[in-house]
Amino acid sequence: MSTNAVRKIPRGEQRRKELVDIAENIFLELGYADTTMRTIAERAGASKETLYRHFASKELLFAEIVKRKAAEINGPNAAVTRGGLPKFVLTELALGLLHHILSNQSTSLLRMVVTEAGRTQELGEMFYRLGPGSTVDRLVVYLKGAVKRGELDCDQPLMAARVFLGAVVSHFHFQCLIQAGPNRPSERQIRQHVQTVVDMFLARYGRMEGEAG
Amino acid sequence: MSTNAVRKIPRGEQRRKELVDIAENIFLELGYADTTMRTIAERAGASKETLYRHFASKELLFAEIVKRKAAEINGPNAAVTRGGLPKFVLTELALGLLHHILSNQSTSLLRMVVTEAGRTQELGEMFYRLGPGSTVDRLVVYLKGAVKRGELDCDQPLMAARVFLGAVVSHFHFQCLIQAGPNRPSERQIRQHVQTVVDMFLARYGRMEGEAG
DNA sequence: ATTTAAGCGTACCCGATGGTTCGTTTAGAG
DNA sequence: CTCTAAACGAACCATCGGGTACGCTTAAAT
Repeated sequence: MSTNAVRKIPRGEQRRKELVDIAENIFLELGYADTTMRTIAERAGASKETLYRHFASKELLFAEIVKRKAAEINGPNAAVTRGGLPKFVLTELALGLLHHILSNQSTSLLRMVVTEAGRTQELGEMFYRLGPGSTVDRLVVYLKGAVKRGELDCDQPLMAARVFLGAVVSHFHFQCLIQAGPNRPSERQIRQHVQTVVDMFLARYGRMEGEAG
Repeated sequence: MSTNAVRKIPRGEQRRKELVDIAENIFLELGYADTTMRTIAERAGASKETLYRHFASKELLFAEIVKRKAAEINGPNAAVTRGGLPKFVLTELALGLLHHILSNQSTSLLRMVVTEAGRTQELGEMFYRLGPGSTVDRLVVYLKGAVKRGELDCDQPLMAARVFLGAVVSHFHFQCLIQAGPNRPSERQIRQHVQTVVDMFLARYGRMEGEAG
């Protein structure tokens, strides 16, 4: 370990960022309740005073982390933003989402948000807006575009988007959250699931042009 | 208040049941973390010792409550068990589920299960098996029957069932859990959502016999 | 009526946690 | 080099919560 002996301890913003990073890991690892400010400080080689100088409370620290992480769900949105034929775009989006959601980090974060949302109103709102909500929004935009281009036939894009995303995500999401069933579905299962959902969606909203698969 | 002055305190099984009932209410009201054994005892007019005589620990007490409540989600399954044409059965099931899920109790319970599932493995499993899992099972049975009767065309009933239920439940479930958005969608919204999902499902798996609505 | 197990109430133990304080050390700007 | 704000570390506070112990009371079985 090279940083052991004589590490210069950074100040200000830099130290702050270090602290958030470390806190994030610990929160994700242990969950909200089992993460103590002491642990965070210790693992950062910091004193509690420093920690509290940067973050007024555990809650606020956590909120900051949620803000950072929530947006990560938007990675998989790339496909939607890039555009393309519905079948392709929807499949890509679905696969991306599932992979993200099935990660331990994502599950752990969501679990914490759910827990804390019971106590503090705003946290859940924020999480939704920055994360899942924006995915819905983007999908809606895409759907509208596809309708205009005559690729889809759908008069209620918002509802369609919600239903689609729900169908994609729900089952696995749920299983992960409550730790029921095989925690890691196989790649094959995932693909099958996605295909099922996309087929269903297109059966309803697609404009049939031969079932070329 | 009539029970105030000279209430006879029941013993054994009866007292136990009282305790569980009261504990249930408090858990649902305050959430797991904020519910203390002391509170439960106090509100039951009991002593902590009695409480602990009946339940070895907070965890076990909670587990017992989860067991009782999880099964309640099966009420809406009535429609499925009774049978009927897919469009009707699916709609009934979906409406029933949503109404159940949107109740405060259900949300609160699920939130607790999610939280505790992070710590104790079995709890989530149990909840799933007794609750949502059995709904899936019953739907699968129904779907198979409907296929046999030629009312549906579906070769992967399990996946179809999961997707259907996910699509029905996911969006609202999520919003409730993290307290985002309008906590109580209107009856109209619910019906519209259900209709959308059912239509989508039947577009894919139904055997078209004219779109008689 | 007697007896016994169950219940009550209260005090207590123990460990943990969020948060504070303070005297000392050190990074880094001027 | 000096000086200050930031960081350290360690002790400290108050509180709380799960769980136990004990002596007294009472429901209800015999």
